[in-house]
Amino acid sequence: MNLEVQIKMNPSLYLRDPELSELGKNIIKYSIELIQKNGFESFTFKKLAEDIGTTEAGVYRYFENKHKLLVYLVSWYWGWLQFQINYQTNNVTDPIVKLKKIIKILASNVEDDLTTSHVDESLLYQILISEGSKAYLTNHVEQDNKQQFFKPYKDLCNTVGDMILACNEKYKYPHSLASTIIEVAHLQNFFMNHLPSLTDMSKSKDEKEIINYLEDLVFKSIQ
Amino acid sequence: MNLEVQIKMNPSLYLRDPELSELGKNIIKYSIELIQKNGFESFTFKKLAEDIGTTEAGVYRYFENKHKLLVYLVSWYWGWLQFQINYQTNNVTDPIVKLKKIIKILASNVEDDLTTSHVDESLLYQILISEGSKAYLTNHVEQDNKQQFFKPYKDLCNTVGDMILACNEKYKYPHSLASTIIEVAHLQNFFMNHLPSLTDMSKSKDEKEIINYLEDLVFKSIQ
DNA sequence: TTTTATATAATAGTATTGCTATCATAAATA
DNA sequence: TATTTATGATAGCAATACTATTATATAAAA
Repeated sequence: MNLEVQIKMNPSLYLRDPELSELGKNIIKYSIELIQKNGFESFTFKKLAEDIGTTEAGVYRYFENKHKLLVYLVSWYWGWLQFQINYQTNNVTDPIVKLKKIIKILASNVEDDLTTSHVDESLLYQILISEGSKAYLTNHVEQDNKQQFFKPYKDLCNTVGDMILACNEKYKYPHSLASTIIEVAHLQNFFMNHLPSLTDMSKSKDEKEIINYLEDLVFKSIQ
Repeated sequence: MNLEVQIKMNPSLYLRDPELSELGKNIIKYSIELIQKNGFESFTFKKLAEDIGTTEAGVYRYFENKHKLLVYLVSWYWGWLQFQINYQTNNVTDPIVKLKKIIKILASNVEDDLTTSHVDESLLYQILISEGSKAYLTNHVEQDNKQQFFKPYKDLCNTVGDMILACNEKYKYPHSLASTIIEVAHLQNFFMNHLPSLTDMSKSKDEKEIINYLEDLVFKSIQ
Protein backbone atom coordinates (compact mmCIF):
# COMPACT_ATOMS: atom_id res chain seq x y z
CA MET A 1 0.00 0.00 0.00
CA ASN A 2 1.19 3.51 -0.89
CA LEU A 3 1.45 6.10 1.82
CA GLU A 4 -0.60 9.00 0.52
CA VAL A 5 -0.55 12.36 2.26
CA GLN A 6 -4.10 13.21 3.21
CA ILE A 7 -5.07 16.83 3.77
CA LYS A 8 -8.00 17.06 6.13
CA MET A 9 -10.63 19.22 4.48
CA ASN A 10 -13.59 21.17 5.86
CA PRO A 11 -16.68 19.10 4.92
CA SER A 12 -18.76 22.24 4.34
CA LEU A 13 -16.72 22.82 1.21
CA TYR A 14 -18.16 19.85 -0.63
CA LEU A 15 -21.39 17.90 -0.97
CA ARG A 16 -19.62 14.59 -1.38
CA ASP A 17 -16.00 14.02 -0.40
CA PRO A 18 -14.03 14.03 -3.67
CA GLU A 19 -11.16 12.04 -2.14
CA LEU A 20 -13.37 8.97 -1.73
CA SER A 21 -14.11 8.09 -5.35
CA GLU A 22 -12.47 8.00 -8.75
CA LEU A 23 -14.91 10.57 -10.11
CA GLY A 24 -14.21 12.84 -7.17
CA LYS A 25 -10.46 12.58 -7.66
CA ASN A 26 -10.92 13.30 -11.36
CA ILE A 27 -12.91 16.41 -10.53
CA ILE A 28 -9.96 17.67 -8.49
CA LYS A 29 -7.36 16.64 -11.03
CA TYR A 30 -9.08 18.03 -14.11
CA SER A 31 -10.38 21.19 -12.47
CA ILE A 32 -6.79 22.07 -11.53
CA GLU A 33 -5.71 21.56 -15.13
CA LEU A 34 -8.62 23.50 -16.57
CA ILE A 35 -8.48 26.46 -14.18
CA GLN A 36 -4.74 26.74 -14.59
CA LYS A 37 -5.04 26.64 -18.36
CA ASN A 38 -7.96 28.97 -19.05
CA GLY A 39 -8.44 30.91 -15.82
CA PHE A 40 -11.23 30.74 -13.26
CA GLU A 41 -13.63 33.08 -15.07
CA SER A 42 -13.97 30.88 -18.13
CA PHE A 43 -14.05 27.67 -16.09
CA THR A 44 -17.44 25.92 -16.05
CA PHE A 45 -18.68 22.62 -14.66
CA LYS A 46 -19.84 21.69 -18.13
CA LYS A 47 -16.36 21.99 -19.64
CA LEU A 48 -14.93 20.13 -16.65
CA ALA A 49 -17.48 17.33 -17.07
CA GLU A 50 -16.59 16.99 -20.75
CA ASP A 51 -12.88 16.73 -19.90
CA ILE A 52 -13.53 14.06 -17.30
CA GLY A 53 -16.05 12.18 -19.40
CA THR A 54 -18.96 12.63 -17.03
CA THR A 55 -21.95 14.96 -16.94
CA GLU A 56 -22.46 18.41 -15.48
CA ALA A 57 -24.91 16.96 -12.96
CA GLY A 58 -22.20 14.55 -11.91
CA VAL A 59 -19.91 17.39 -10.88
CA TYR A 60 -22.72 19.17 -9.05
CA ARG A 61 -23.09 16.13 -6.82
CA TYR A 62 -19.63 16.89 -5.43
CA PHE A 63 -19.52 20.67 -5.35
CA GLU A 64 -22.32 23.19 -4.96
CA ASN A 65 -20.72 25.64 -7.40
CA LYS A 66 -17.41 26.59 -8.89
CA HIS A 67 -16.56 29.06 -6.16
CA LYS A 68 -16.75 26.35 -3.49
CA LEU A 69 -14.51 24.20 -5.67
CA LEU A 70 -11.98 27.03 -5.90
CA VAL A 71 -12.05 27.49 -2.14
CA TYR A 72 -11.58 23.75 -1.78
CA LEU A 73 -8.49 23.80 -4.02
CA VAL A 74 -7.05 26.86 -2.29
CA SER A 75 -7.65 25.36 1.17
CA TRP A 76 -6.12 22.11 0.07
CA TYR A 77 -3.04 23.97 -1.10
CA TRP A 78 -2.59 25.87 2.16
CA GLY A 79 -3.08 22.65 4.12
CA TRP A 80 -0.50 20.90 1.99
CA LEU A 81 1.92 23.82 2.32
CA GLN A 82 1.49 23.84 6.08
CA PHE A 83 2.46 20.19 6.05
CA GLN A 84 5.48 20.91 3.84
CA ILE A 85 6.62 23.72 6.13
CA ASN A 86 6.24 21.63 9.26
CA TYR A 87 8.08 18.76 7.63
CA GLN A 88 10.92 20.78 6.13
CA THR A 89 11.57 23.00 9.15
CA ASN A 90 11.01 20.29 11.72
CA ASN A 91 14.63 19.88 12.73
CA VAL A 92 15.63 23.55 12.45
CA THR A 93 16.06 25.30 15.79
CA ASP A 94 17.28 28.78 14.83
CA PRO A 95 14.16 30.89 14.20
CA ILE A 96 15.98 33.07 11.65
CA VAL A 97 17.03 30.07 9.60
CA LYS A 98 13.51 28.72 9.98
CA LEU A 99 11.88 31.96 8.81
CA LYS A 100 14.21 32.11 5.81
CA LYS A 101 13.24 28.55 4.96
CA ILE A 102 9.55 29.46 5.21
CA ILE A 103 10.00 32.46 2.91
CA LYS A 104 11.77 30.24 0.44
CA ILE A 105 8.96 27.68 0.49
CA LEU A 106 6.30 30.38 0.12
CA ALA A 107 7.98 32.02 -2.87
CA SER A 108 9.38 29.01 -4.72
CA ASN A 109 7.78 27.37 -7.69
CA VAL A 110 6.40 24.14 -6.36
CA GLU A 111 7.22 20.76 -7.85
CA ASP A 112 4.58 18.08 -8.17
CA ASP A 113 4.38 16.07 -4.97
CA LEU A 114 4.13 12.47 -6.09
CA THR A 115 2.62 11.34 -2.80
CA THR A 116 -0.62 13.09 -3.80
CA SER A 117 -1.55 11.32 -7.01
CA HIS A 118 -4.61 13.31 -8.03
CA VAL A 119 -3.14 16.77 -7.32
CA ASP A 120 -0.42 18.39 -9.41
CA GLU A 121 0.98 20.90 -6.93
CA SER A 122 2.97 22.82 -9.54
CA LEU A 123 -0.25 23.63 -11.42
CA LEU A 124 -2.06 24.32 -8.17
CA TYR A 125 0.66 26.80 -7.23
CA GLN A 126 0.02 28.68 -10.48
CA ILE A 127 -3.68 28.77 -9.64
CA LEU A 128 -2.88 30.21 -6.24
CA ILE A 129 -0.87 33.00 -7.80
CA SER A 130 -3.55 34.03 -10.30
CA GLU A 131 -6.77 33.03 -8.58
CA GLY A 132 -5.98 32.53 -4.90
CA SER A 133 -7.20 35.89 -3.69
CA LYS A 134 -10.54 35.38 -5.46
CA ALA A 135 -11.33 32.79 -2.82
CA TYR A 136 -11.85 35.57 -0.27
CA LEU A 137 -12.40 38.70 -2.41
CA THR A 138 -16.17 38.20 -2.52
CA ASN A 139 -19.24 39.78 -1.03
CA HIS A 140 -19.84 36.67 1.07
CA VAL A 141 -16.38 36.55 2.64
CA GLU A 142 -17.78 36.93 6.15
CA GLN A 143 -20.28 34.06 5.82
CA ASP A 144 -17.52 31.92 4.30
CA ASN A 145 -15.26 32.88 7.16
CA LYS A 146 -17.90 31.87 9.72
CA GLN A 147 -17.93 28.45 8.06
CA GLN A 148 -14.15 28.27 8.60
CA PHE A 149 -13.34 28.18 4.89
CA PHE A 150 -10.15 30.16 5.46
CA LYS A 151 -8.86 28.24 8.45
CA PRO A 152 -5.88 26.63 6.65
CA TYR A 153 -4.82 30.07 5.41
CA LYS A 154 -5.16 31.57 8.88
CA ASP A 155 -3.27 28.67 10.43
CA LEU A 156 -0.41 29.24 8.03
CA CYS A 157 -0.40 32.97 8.81
CA ASN A 158 -0.21 32.11 12.48
CA THR A 159 2.70 29.76 11.90
CA VAL A 160 4.57 32.48 10.01
CA GLY A 161 3.56 35.09 12.59
CA ASP A 162 4.86 32.92 15.43
CA MET A 163 8.16 32.52 13.63
CA ILE A 164 8.42 36.29 13.21
CA LEU A 165 7.84 36.71 16.94
CA ALA A 166 10.44 34.02 17.66
CA CYS A 167 12.95 36.18 15.77
CA ASN A 168 11.91 39.37 17.52
CA GLU A 169 9.29 39.17 20.25
CA LYS A 170 8.93 42.94 20.27
CA TYR A 171 7.92 43.29 16.65
CA LYS A 172 4.51 44.92 16.56
CA TYR A 173 2.93 43.52 13.39
CA PRO A 174 3.62 39.77 13.22
CA HIS A 175 0.26 38.80 11.69
CA SER A 176 0.17 41.66 9.21
CA LEU A 177 3.73 40.93 8.15
CA ALA A 178 2.88 37.24 7.82
CA SER A 179 -0.13 37.86 5.57
CA THR A 180 1.93 40.42 3.67
CA ILE A 181 4.73 37.92 2.97
CA ILE A 182 2.31 35.25 1.80
CA GLU A 183 0.37 37.57 -0.49
CA VAL A 184 3.35 39.51 -1.81
CA ALA A 185 5.18 36.30 -2.69
CA HIS A 186 2.35 35.51 -5.11
CA LEU A 187 1.78 39.07 -6.27
CA GLN A 188 5.41 39.70 -7.15
CA ASN A 189 5.48 36.40 -9.00
CA PHE A 190 2.43 37.41 -11.01
CA PHE A 191 3.85 40.86 -11.72
CA MET A 192 7.27 39.46 -12.63
CA ASN A 193 5.67 37.21 -15.24
CA HIS A 194 2.93 39.46 -16.60
CA LEU A 195 3.56 43.09 -15.60
CA PRO A 196 7.31 43.15 -15.02
CA SER A 197 7.62 46.94 -14.80
CA LEU A 198 5.87 46.68 -11.43
CA THR A 199 8.89 44.83 -10.08
CA ASP A 200 12.67 44.99 -10.10
CA MET A 201 13.09 41.40 -11.19
CA SER A 202 15.27 40.84 -14.23
CA LYS A 203 14.09 39.26 -17.44
CA SER A 204 15.35 35.89 -16.26
CA LYS A 205 12.13 35.68 -14.23
CA ASP A 206 13.86 33.85 -11.46
CA GLU A 207 11.89 33.25 -8.29
CA LYS A 208 15.12 33.61 -6.29
CA GLU A 209 14.93 37.35 -6.85
CA ILE A 210 11.55 37.38 -5.15
CA ILE A 211 12.98 35.41 -2.25
CA ASN A 212 15.81 37.95 -1.94
CA TYR A 213 13.36 40.84 -1.98
CA LEU A 214 11.15 39.24 0.66
CA GLU A 215 14.09 38.34 2.90
CA ASP A 216 15.35 41.91 2.67
CA LEU A 217 11.87 43.23 3.49
CA VAL A 218 11.23 40.90 6.40
CA PHE A 219 14.58 40.94 8.16
CA LYS A 220 14.99 44.68 7.91
CA SER A 221 11.45 45.04 9.31
CA ILE A 222 12.03 42.83 12.29
CA GLN A 223 15.64 44.09 12.64
CA MET B 1 -19.00 77.25 -14.97
CA ASN B 2 -17.66 74.69 -12.52
CA LEU B 3 -14.11 73.54 -12.81
CA GLU B 4 -14.36 69.77 -13.04
CA VAL B 5 -11.30 67.59 -12.73
CA GLN B 6 -11.07 65.48 -15.86
CA ILE B 7 -9.12 62.24 -15.80
CA LYS B 8 -7.83 61.41 -19.25
CA MET B 9 -8.87 57.88 -20.05
CA ASN B 10 -7.58 55.29 -22.52
CA PRO B 11 -10.18 55.24 -25.34
CA SER B 12 -9.73 51.48 -25.85
CA LEU B 13 -11.53 50.99 -22.56
CA TYR B 14 -14.88 52.18 -23.87
CA LEU B 15 -16.97 52.14 -27.05
CA ARG B 16 -18.43 55.58 -26.40
CA ASP B 17 -16.87 58.05 -23.97
CA PRO B 18 -19.08 57.94 -20.87
CA GLU B 19 -17.98 61.42 -19.76
CA LEU B 20 -19.69 63.03 -22.75
CA SER B 21 -23.34 62.25 -22.02
CA GLU B 22 -25.79 62.05 -19.17
CA LEU B 23 -26.37 58.36 -19.81
CA GLY B 24 -22.62 57.74 -19.82
CA LYS B 25 -22.16 59.57 -16.53
CA ASN B 26 -25.04 57.60 -15.06
CA ILE B 27 -23.40 54.36 -16.13
CA ILE B 28 -20.29 55.36 -14.16
CA LYS B 29 -22.22 56.63 -11.17
CA TYR B 30 -24.60 53.70 -10.81
CA SER B 31 -22.06 51.03 -11.65
CA ILE B 32 -19.92 52.29 -8.78
CA GLU B 33 -22.89 52.08 -6.43
CA LEU B 34 -23.94 48.64 -7.63
CA ILE B 35 -20.49 47.02 -7.65
CA GLN B 36 -19.69 48.46 -4.23
CA LYS B 37 -22.99 47.20 -2.84
CA ASN B 38 -23.23 43.68 -4.26
CA GLY B 39 -19.73 42.89 -5.51
CA PHE B 40 -18.41 42.51 -9.03
CA GLU B 41 -19.45 38.88 -9.49
CA SER B 42 -23.17 39.56 -9.10
CA PHE B 43 -23.00 42.81 -11.07
CA THR B 44 -24.70 42.64 -14.50
CA PHE B 45 -25.43 45.20 -17.19
CA LYS B 46 -29.10 44.31 -16.91
CA LYS B 47 -29.28 45.23 -13.22
CA LEU B 48 -27.29 48.39 -13.94
CA ALA B 49 -29.67 49.36 -16.76
CA GLU B 50 -32.66 48.89 -14.48
CA ASP B 51 -31.10 51.13 -11.82
CA ILE B 52 -30.36 53.84 -14.38
CA GLY B 53 -33.68 53.51 -16.15
CA THR B 54 -32.26 52.51 -19.49
CA THR B 55 -31.88 49.21 -21.31
CA GLU B 56 -29.13 46.59 -21.32
CA ALA B 57 -28.36 47.42 -24.95
CA GLY B 58 -27.95 51.03 -23.90
CA VAL B 59 -25.13 50.11 -21.54
CA TYR B 60 -23.50 47.90 -24.16
CA ARG B 61 -23.20 50.93 -26.42
CA TYR B 62 -20.73 52.39 -23.90
CA PHE B 63 -18.81 49.34 -22.66
CA GLU B 64 -18.02 46.08 -24.39
CA ASN B 65 -18.47 44.05 -21.20
CA LYS B 66 -18.39 44.37 -17.45
CA HIS B 67 -14.69 43.61 -17.18
CA LYS B 68 -13.80 46.59 -19.37
CA LEU B 69 -16.05 48.73 -17.21
CA LEU B 70 -14.22 47.53 -14.10
CA VAL B 71 -10.86 48.29 -15.69
CA TYR B 72 -12.22 51.71 -16.62
CA LEU B 73 -13.24 52.43 -13.03
CA VAL B 74 -9.95 51.15 -11.62
CA SER B 75 -7.93 53.18 -14.14
CA TRP B 76 -9.99 56.23 -13.39
CA TYR B 77 -9.24 55.79 -9.70
CA TRP B 78 -5.50 55.47 -10.18
CA GLY B 79 -5.51 58.50 -12.47
CA TRP B 80 -7.44 60.48 -9.91
CA LEU B 81 -5.13 59.32 -7.11
CA GLN B 82 -2.07 60.29 -9.13
CA PHE B 83 -3.57 63.76 -9.44
CA GLN B 84 -4.26 63.90 -5.70
CA ILE B 85 -0.72 62.84 -4.88
CA ASN B 86 0.84 65.37 -7.25
CA TYR B 87 -1.42 68.10 -5.88
CA GLN B 88 -0.96 67.29 -2.19
CA THR B 89 2.80 66.72 -2.30
CA ASN B 90 3.54 69.49 -4.77
CA ASN B 91 5.15 71.86 -2.29
CA VAL B 92 6.92 69.21 -0.21
CA THR B 93 10.66 69.02 -0.78
CA ASP B 94 11.85 66.46 1.76
CA PRO B 95 11.46 63.03 0.09
CA ILE B 96 10.86 61.31 3.42
CA VAL B 97 8.00 63.63 4.28
CA LYS B 98 6.73 63.19 0.74
CA LEU B 99 6.85 59.38 0.91
CA LYS B 100 5.04 59.43 4.24
CA LYS B 101 2.38 61.63 2.71
CA ILE B 102 2.01 59.23 -0.22
CA ILE B 103 1.64 56.24 2.11
CA LYS B 104 -1.01 58.13 4.01
CA ILE B 105 -2.94 58.92 0.84
CA LEU B 106 -2.68 55.32 -0.38
CA ALA B 107 -3.95 53.82 2.85
CA SER B 108 -6.56 56.39 3.92
CA ASN B 109 -10.25 56.05 3.39
CA VAL B 110 -11.05 58.47 0.63
CA GLU B 111 -13.69 61.16 0.93
CA ASP B 112 -15.95 62.04 -1.96
CA ASP B 113 -14.26 64.60 -4.19
CA LEU B 114 -16.99 67.08 -5.04
CA THR B 115 -15.18 68.34 -8.14
CA THR B 116 -16.05 65.03 -9.85
CA SER B 117 -19.83 65.04 -9.75
CA HIS B 118 -20.54 61.61 -11.23
CA VAL B 119 -17.91 59.70 -9.24
CA ASP B 120 -18.17 58.98 -5.53
CA GLU B 121 -14.53 58.38 -4.67
CA SER B 122 -15.28 56.92 -1.25
CA LEU B 123 -17.32 54.15 -2.87
CA LEU B 124 -14.76 53.72 -5.62
CA TYR B 125 -12.07 53.30 -2.97
CA GLN B 126 -14.07 50.42 -1.48
CA ILE B 127 -14.31 48.85 -4.93
CA LEU B 128 -10.56 49.11 -5.32
CA ILE B 129 -10.00 47.29 -2.06
CA SER B 130 -12.33 44.39 -2.87
CA GLU B 131 -12.23 44.21 -6.67
CA GLY B 132 -9.17 46.17 -7.80
CA SER B 133 -6.88 43.20 -8.31
CA LYS B 134 -9.51 41.47 -10.47
CA ALA B 135 -8.74 44.06 -13.13
CA TYR B 136 -5.42 42.31 -13.83
CA LEU B 137 -5.89 38.82 -12.35
CA THR B 138 -7.23 37.42 -15.61
CA ASN B 139 -6.05 35.12 -18.35
CA HIS B 140 -5.93 38.06 -20.77
CA VAL B 141 -3.73 40.29 -18.61
CA GLU B 142 -0.99 40.42 -21.24
CA GLN B 143 -3.29 41.47 -24.08
CA ASP B 144 -4.84 44.07 -21.76
CA ASN B 145 -1.38 45.26 -20.84
CA LYS B 146 -0.43 45.64 -24.50
CA GLN B 147 -3.44 47.91 -24.86
CA GLN B 148 -2.06 50.04 -21.99
CA PHE B 149 -4.99 49.33 -19.69
CA PHE B 150 -2.72 49.39 -16.65
CA LYS B 151 -0.78 52.52 -17.50
CA PRO B 152 -2.25 54.69 -14.70
CA TYR B 153 -1.38 51.97 -12.19
CA LYS B 154 2.14 51.65 -13.54
CA ASP B 155 2.58 55.43 -13.56
CA LEU B 156 1.60 55.55 -9.92
CA CYS B 157 4.02 52.73 -9.09
CA ASN B 158 6.74 54.68 -10.84
CA THR B 159 5.93 57.81 -8.87
CA VAL B 160 6.15 55.87 -5.62
CA GLY B 161 9.27 54.06 -6.78
CA ASP B 162 10.96 57.35 -7.65
CA MET B 163 10.17 58.69 -4.21
CA ILE B 164 11.65 55.56 -2.63
CA LEU B 165 14.83 56.12 -4.63
CA ALA B 166 14.85 59.79 -3.63
CA CYS B 167 14.96 58.60 -0.01
CA ASN B 168 17.69 56.05 -0.66
CA GLU B 169 19.16 55.81 -4.11
CA LYS B 170 20.89 52.54 -3.24
CA TYR B 171 17.73 50.65 -2.37
CA LYS B 172 17.51 47.66 -4.68
CA TYR B 173 13.78 47.07 -5.03
CA PRO B 174 12.04 50.44 -5.55
CA HIS B 175 9.39 49.15 -7.99
CA SER B 176 8.64 45.99 -6.07
CA LEU B 177 8.37 47.94 -2.84
CA ALA B 178 6.11 50.47 -4.57
CA SER B 179 3.71 47.83 -5.88
CA THR B 180 3.89 46.10 -2.50
CA ILE B 181 2.86 49.26 -0.63
CA ILE B 182 -0.03 49.94 -2.97
CA GLU B 183 -1.38 46.41 -2.85
CA VAL B 184 -0.75 45.81 0.84
CA ALA B 185 -2.53 49.05 1.76
CA HIS B 186 -5.70 47.60 0.23
CA LEU B 187 -5.13 44.04 1.38
CA GLN B 188 -4.60 44.96 5.01
CA ASN B 189 -7.70 47.14 4.86
CA PHE B 190 -9.72 44.21 3.51
CA PHE B 191 -8.30 41.84 6.12
CA MET B 192 -8.80 44.34 8.94
CA ASN B 193 -12.48 44.61 8.05
CA HIS B 194 -13.30 41.02 7.07
CA LEU B 195 -10.57 38.65 8.28
CA PRO B 196 -9.05 40.55 11.19
CA SER B 197 -6.99 37.66 12.53
CA LEU B 198 -4.74 38.08 9.50
CA THR B 199 -3.68 41.48 10.86
CA ASP B 200 -2.61 43.13 14.09
CA MET B 201 -5.11 45.93 13.80
CA SER B 202 -7.35 46.49 16.80
CA LYS B 203 -11.11 46.21 16.76
CA SER B 204 -11.38 49.95 16.23
CA LYS B 205 -10.64 49.24 12.55
CA ASP B 206 -8.72 52.43 12.19
CA GLU B 207 -6.86 52.98 8.94
CA LYS B 208 -4.16 54.83 10.88
CA GLU B 209 -2.90 51.49 12.13
CA ILE B 210 -2.37 50.39 8.54
CA ILE B 211 -0.48 53.60 7.84
CA ASN B 212 1.73 52.95 10.87
CA TYR B 213 2.41 49.40 9.74
CA LEU B 214 3.27 50.50 6.20
CA GLU B 215 5.52 53.34 7.39
CA ASP B 216 7.35 50.93 9.65
CA LEU B 217 7.74 48.44 6.78
CA VAL B 218 8.90 50.98 4.22
CA PHE B 219 11.30 53.08 6.25
CA LYS B 220 12.97 50.11 7.88
CA SER B 221 13.38 48.59 4.43
CA ILE B 222 15.00 51.62 2.87
CA GLN B 223 16.85 52.44 6.13
C1' DT C 1 -28.48 -15.17 -2.14
C1' DT C 2 -31.51 -11.63 -2.04
C1' DT C 3 -32.42 -7.14 -0.71
C1' DT C 4 -31.22 -2.63 -0.45
C1' DA C 5 -28.68 1.30 -0.33
C1' DT C 6 -25.39 4.11 -3.16
C1' DA C 7 -23.02 6.09 -7.09
C1' DT C 8 -23.19 7.28 -11.63
C1' DA C 9 -24.92 8.07 -16.37
C1' DA C 10 -28.33 9.98 -19.41
C1' DT C 11 -31.56 13.20 -20.31
C1' DA C 12 -34.50 17.13 -19.80
C1' DG C 13 -35.68 21.48 -18.36
C1' DT C 14 -35.48 26.41 -16.42
C1' DA C 15 -33.92 31.00 -15.15
C1' DT C 16 -30.29 34.08 -15.76
C1' DT C 17 -26.33 35.97 -18.10
C1' DG C 18 -23.91 37.91 -21.86
C1' DC C 19 -24.40 39.75 -25.95
C1' DT C 20 -26.16 41.24 -30.91
C1' DA C 21 -29.51 43.07 -34.07
C1' DT C 22 -33.38 45.88 -35.61
C1' DC C 23 -36.43 49.66 -35.77
C1' DA C 24 -38.65 53.84 -34.25
C1' DT C 25 -38.20 58.25 -32.28
C1' DA C 26 -36.22 62.38 -30.36
C1' DA C 27 -32.72 65.74 -30.29
C1' DA C 28 -28.80 68.02 -32.06
C1' DT C 29 -26.23 69.64 -36.19
C1' DA C 30 -25.39 70.94 -40.91
C1' DT D 1 -35.03 71.43 -43.99
C1' DA D 2 -32.32 67.46 -44.26
C1' DT D 3 -29.50 64.48 -41.87
C1' DT D 4 -26.68 62.64 -38.57
C1' DT D 5 -26.50 60.83 -33.82
C1' DA D 6 -28.14 59.12 -29.32
C1' DT D 7 -31.50 56.73 -27.08
C1' DG D 8 -35.48 53.60 -26.17
C1' DA D 9 -38.04 49.49 -27.05
C1' DT D 10 -38.15 44.99 -28.31
C1' DA D 11 -36.54 40.50 -29.86
C1' DG D 12 -33.66 36.86 -29.98
C1' DC D 13 -29.88 33.56 -29.19
C1' DA D 14 -26.09 30.85 -27.21
C1' DA D 15 -23.91 29.86 -22.92
C1' DT D 16 -24.04 29.51 -17.94
C1' DA D 17 -25.62 27.92 -13.65
C1' DC D 18 -28.19 25.20 -11.85
C1' DT D 19 -32.27 21.29 -10.51
C1' DA D 20 -34.94 17.17 -11.26
C1' DT D 21 -35.98 12.48 -12.98
C1' DT D 22 -35.14 8.05 -14.40
C1' DA D 23 -32.39 4.03 -15.38
C1' DT D 24 -28.56 1.22 -14.47
C1' DA D 25 -24.65 -0.67 -12.29
C1' DT D 26 -22.46 -2.05 -8.14
C1' DA D 27 -21.29 -2.82 -3.62
C1' DA D 28 -22.78 -3.58 1.17
C1' DA D 29 -26.17 -5.51 4.42
C1' DA D 30 -29.67 -8.77 5.55
